[in-house]
Amino acid sequence: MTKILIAEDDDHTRDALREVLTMEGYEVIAASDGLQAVDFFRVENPDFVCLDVMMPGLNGYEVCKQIRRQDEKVPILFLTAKAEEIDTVLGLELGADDYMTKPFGVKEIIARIRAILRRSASRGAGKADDDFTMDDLRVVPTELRAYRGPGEIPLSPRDVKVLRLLHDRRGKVIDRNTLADEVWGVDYFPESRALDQHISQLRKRIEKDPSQPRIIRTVHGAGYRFE
Amino acid sequence: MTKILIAEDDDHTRDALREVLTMEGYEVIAASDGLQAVDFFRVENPDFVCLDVMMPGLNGYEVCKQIRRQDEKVPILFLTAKAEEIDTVLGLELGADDYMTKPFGVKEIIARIRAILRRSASRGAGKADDDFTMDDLRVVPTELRAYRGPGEIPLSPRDVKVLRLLHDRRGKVIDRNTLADEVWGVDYFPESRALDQHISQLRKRIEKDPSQPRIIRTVHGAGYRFE
DNA sequence: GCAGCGCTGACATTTTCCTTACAACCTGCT
DNA sequence: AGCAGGTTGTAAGGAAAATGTCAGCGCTGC
Repeated sequence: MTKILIAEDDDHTRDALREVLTMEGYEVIAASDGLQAVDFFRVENPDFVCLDVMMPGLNGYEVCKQIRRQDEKVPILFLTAKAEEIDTVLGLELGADDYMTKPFGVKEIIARIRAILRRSASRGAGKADDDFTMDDLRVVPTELRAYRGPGEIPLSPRDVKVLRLLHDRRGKVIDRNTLADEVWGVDYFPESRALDQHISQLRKRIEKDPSQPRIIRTVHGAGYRFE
Repeated sequence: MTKILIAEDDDHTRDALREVLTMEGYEVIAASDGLQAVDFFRVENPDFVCLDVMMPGLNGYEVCKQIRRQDEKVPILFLTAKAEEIDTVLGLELGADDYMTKPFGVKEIIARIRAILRRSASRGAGKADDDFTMDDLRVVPTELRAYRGPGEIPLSPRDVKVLRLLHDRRGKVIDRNTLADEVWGVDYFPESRALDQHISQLRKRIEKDPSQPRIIRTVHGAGYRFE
């Protein structure tokens, strides 16, 4: 049976996760702080780890580092209340597989865990901070840069999130809500033009001809798409 | 307008919530106990529910159960005075979407409600966007496109709704009222020709010979049909 | 206090959608 | 068959909505 380690200091969230994952047929180990999480990892050797970023004692980043010292491949999913905390996760090159910002629904987290397990079972590919290519642009998340031919383009953490999302679902239309959820999190106000603004600025940097975008295409009335 | 049902026995909190949510442009229905909340839900059919856990008569969990009997999808946010009061597990089983402990900030609760509504709008309202086939046309809702042989045809969200409706009831005649209701919603003026116009434009794209339609056939005096 | 980033709000631009007007069509009647 | 009345098809233009962009402002970190 697949064994999942949860590290989460909030009792209720932890219990809820334990309950729901158990119902899904996973074996669940629950830690309430970072030190305990590292201990449990050593003893139980789980197949999957969910880490809250903010915890007393060792925080999620530290726990991740400790775990990676013992196991380079175990999939790690970060949980966080703030979208910005993800920037640190990506920036530290912790080898995170995915991340989720709270609040998240039960179905969503199960879907993510399944997706990650499926990926890591078949081929090791697809970590959240792996390099990837869009058209002739090579994106390197850990450097916060992209390369085209000889030139290099600086990217913000947010740019990377946008590009990764579009890349991972190539061909599909990503609607504005999804984009806002994944990239901004709870603090996004729908009537704001921040998203448009960001896309516009990003295009100026990554598109050869920003008026004829090839990487981030607009699907009017729906969202954006890459293919 | 998005309609929010609040169930909260404390007058002060209830009024404050009503005030702030109204200012945000939501339509607010406020109930002061559990029974009233269930009644209001039945009558008003809100898009979102905030439930206080501790209430006289029916408590929040009971109200949640009742509501879930009528509606499996409506997002529910639990409010509670102390963290200890939340039985997260029970809440999860009942399909709650999030929890907040008092005291909470105005910005925080608005952000949460927004985030939850965004998600249920994009993921929930998608209702089975699986691919389907009509004649030799393969419709792919997540890409907002259809494929015929080597070619691809762009579709709007509305196009997809029309095609899905016809596909799901193949052989049956869909009358104009039904079509208008399902695709345009309540504010469709029957004397408008918008529907005809839309069908006409859609046929141009998806039919090999738009003057001899094979996918969207006209049933004079009745509606449209696919078979 | 200043530089840089990201957001806001106004305005420009683009794309879609709806209305209008008329042509074509169907149906039932004479 | 021919006609009348109602229904549907569709081209064109304009209204409306969505998106793109700019300039300025407030915040954060130095």
